[in-house]
Amino acid sequence: MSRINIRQVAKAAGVSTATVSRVINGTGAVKPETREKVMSVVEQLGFYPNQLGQKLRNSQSGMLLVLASNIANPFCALVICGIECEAEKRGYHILLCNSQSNPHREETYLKLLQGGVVDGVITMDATIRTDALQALIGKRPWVQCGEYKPGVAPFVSIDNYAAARQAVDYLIDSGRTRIGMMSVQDGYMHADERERAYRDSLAAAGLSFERVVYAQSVKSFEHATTAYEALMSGEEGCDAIFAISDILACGALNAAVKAGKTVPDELAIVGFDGVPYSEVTLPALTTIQQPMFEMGTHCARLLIEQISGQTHDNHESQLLLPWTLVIRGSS
Amino acid sequence: MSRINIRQVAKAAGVSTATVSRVINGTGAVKPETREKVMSVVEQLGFYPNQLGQKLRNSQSGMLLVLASNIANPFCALVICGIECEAEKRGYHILLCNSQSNPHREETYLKLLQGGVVDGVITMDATIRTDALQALIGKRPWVQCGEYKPGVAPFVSIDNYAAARQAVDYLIDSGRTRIGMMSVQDGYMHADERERAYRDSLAAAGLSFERVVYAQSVKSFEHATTAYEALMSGEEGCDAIFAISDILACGALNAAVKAGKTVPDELAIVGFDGVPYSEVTLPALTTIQQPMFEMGTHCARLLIEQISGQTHDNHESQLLLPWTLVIRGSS
DNA sequence: TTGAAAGCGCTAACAG
DNA sequence: CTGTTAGCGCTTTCAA
Repeated sequence: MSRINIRQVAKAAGVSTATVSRVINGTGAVKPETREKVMSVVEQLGFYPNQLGQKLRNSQSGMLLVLASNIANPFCALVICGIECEAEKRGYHILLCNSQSNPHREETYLKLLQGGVVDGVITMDATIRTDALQALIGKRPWVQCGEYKPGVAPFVSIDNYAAARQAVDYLIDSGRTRIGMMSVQDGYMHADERERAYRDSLAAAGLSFERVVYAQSVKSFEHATTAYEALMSGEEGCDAIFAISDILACGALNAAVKAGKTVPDELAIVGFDGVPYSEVTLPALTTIQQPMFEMGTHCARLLIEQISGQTHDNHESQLLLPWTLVIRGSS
Repeated sequence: MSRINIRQVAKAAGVSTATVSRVINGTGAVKPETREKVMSVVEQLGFYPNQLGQKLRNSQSGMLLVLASNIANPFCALVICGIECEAEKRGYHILLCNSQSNPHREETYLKLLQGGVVDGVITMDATIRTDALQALIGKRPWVQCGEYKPGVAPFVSIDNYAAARQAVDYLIDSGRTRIGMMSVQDGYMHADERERAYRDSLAAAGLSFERVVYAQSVKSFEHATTAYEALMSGEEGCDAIFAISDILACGALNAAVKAGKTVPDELAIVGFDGVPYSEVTLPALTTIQQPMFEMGTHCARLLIEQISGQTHDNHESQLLLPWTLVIRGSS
């Protein structure tokens, strides 16, 4: 079934391709009878305009690239929902690169940006270093989501430092004195910021117990168990754990209960992100709730505005959205 | 920064566009010196071939559409990982439609298929009814994943009936006599099959207690709580729950523990899917483990083969993959 | 209101 | 080994 094209339609309708184009796009004036005729032929032949042709001609693809390291991470997934929602409203579609920490894969997707297949890109925690990313993206429309570097492109995130301070301060205020932190060591700004906040909070409170353990990966719960053990080792284990993500917090919670600890009495646990299943662990996780969906919609909006040539002041294009400390049973 | 095109490169290098094309694609023979020269100009001018032009010319987009109702569902996410992995190996990219049960959104994405922007489609639990789907997709390359209708297109799934029978039979064999089922009522074949298996297993064992409750949505844990209460209501509540998904099972587990039930002693819970967090609930969930990643790779492979014009016998294109009953603490 | 023709950026057949 | 030319399917001046 070789595709049928606009010329065949034109021929069958006894008009020119220009007229067919005008009819299917509703541009320009066409005599009602002619329109009728064309429409009926379109119907009859089952004609669908080739969008590659259209896009090429209009040099506008109507597609947004989303670079995420791991779509199975509910944080990413929810941001993407927001992106997709806003994109749809504005007539855009989403090309998803689920890189799985595979920089090569990210590169091949970015070639689509260079090649004009997508009009712009939203990066979530990309695995390529920001400067390499910058080189690949160049001056093309770009919005950073969550993980960002100021100055290189607009971004939407939260104030990681302040949020983490709030979380740790809350633990301190609840009387915890041996607060450990479970993080990852992947060079992410957000991880560094949260760790800095952790240290600053302890220092501000004059607490001497300070212990940061890096889980080998966010993905696996086993790694969280290993990290948990490291945190509880030695003469004095922690009486509270601040985890850099709900996934890790969830792993820690699991390990703790298995090890016979009572949560929150013997050990408090606080997560980060506010993904759906943080509500359903037993006990439910205290966590920093990020506005994931809104982050997505803002990203899409900023990106599309950028594509349309709109310029923004910094305060419009560098968004730090509000978060909430949600207190639940784990603390 | 107006894009620079192949003609400008050709001109600057003092060759024809054909030669530039040959150089950048590595097709045809080009004298080394000429190649050098062209390459250096390409470098210098920062030329990236317009892929819209390429794709149009080659009438091949190299893109696969994935229709998923909810990417935040880890089952979907993991299948997509598999799809992406195989697609990458074969030089394809993924266009993701995260429909959120919005049929209109699915339609706009399917227009991209009709319009040649993508070469084929993989549907996971699409929200459009299969026949409408069929009308929109027509004879274009299509593979169904998980949820399928035999005959309309190749599919990759598991034997839902047999798997569910195994799960329920297992509960029966463990001595449970009041087994309830938590399902959803969205007209999905997989839900119907699992429910049919549930009823058949009970009948085969001569058990009279039969109770199916439909959660209003898979998405929300609250709905699982409501469904849980319905299952436990009346004089005799269940002593086991077979849930149609791990998400629901997780919600049931949570509700049960909150209600003071001990799991698995007083109440056994079995889920379905085998998503990562089924390992980390307390107790961990017994579940039917679907080979999600492999389902994804098979889908991508079949689709790409179909696109390349390869034909399959039914036994090659109607794949029911093996599953496993993973027994954990919840039963 | 309509058609002819040019061109979006690219590749491939053909000739040289 | 390289250039000329035609054309992928579409839209949009420009004329009529």
